[in-house]
Amino acid sequence: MSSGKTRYWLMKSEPEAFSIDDLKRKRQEPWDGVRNYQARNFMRDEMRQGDRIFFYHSNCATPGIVGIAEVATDAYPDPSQFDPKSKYFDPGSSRDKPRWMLVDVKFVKKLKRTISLEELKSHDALAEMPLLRKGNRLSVMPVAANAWTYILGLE
DNA sequence: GCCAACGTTGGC
DNA sequence: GCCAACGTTGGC
Repeated sequence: MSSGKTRYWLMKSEPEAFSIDDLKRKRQEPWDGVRNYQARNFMRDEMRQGDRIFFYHSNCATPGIVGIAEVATDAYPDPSQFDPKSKYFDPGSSRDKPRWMLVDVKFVKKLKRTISLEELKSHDALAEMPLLRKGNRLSVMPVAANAWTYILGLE
């Protein structure tokens, strides 16, 4: 699984909490607050600097892909897990054995338009995307290279 | 705001 | 290790 090839990802964010415009303004941000082991494992074990990311807005009027970002760092411990004042504080974690890892994400561009979840669902070619699988709630997930190319073609 | 689908927790 | 209860996600 660790070839030198660029891989593709989709990362969800609620725009009220952190939107593609927020990332554009800040240029680069730690993707903190992920508290799901599968999502963590993708960041910790499989992401490489330079991997491309679809930035997805969830839990909003028109959920969908709104932009492109890039993995900017290797994985490192999510600082918010050590901060008792953070809502992401995890008393079960320690600096010696951090439970939660993250990567920094760098802004690349906004899409000209939102490619909505509804639109993605309408394409049979994308039916195998983890995003579209019933009941999937992962906030960080892989995107197959052919799906990445296909979706870019929709823009 | 509702609720289905999951993930996590904790009693046993 | 089972599983009910609970919490969260996220579309609608």
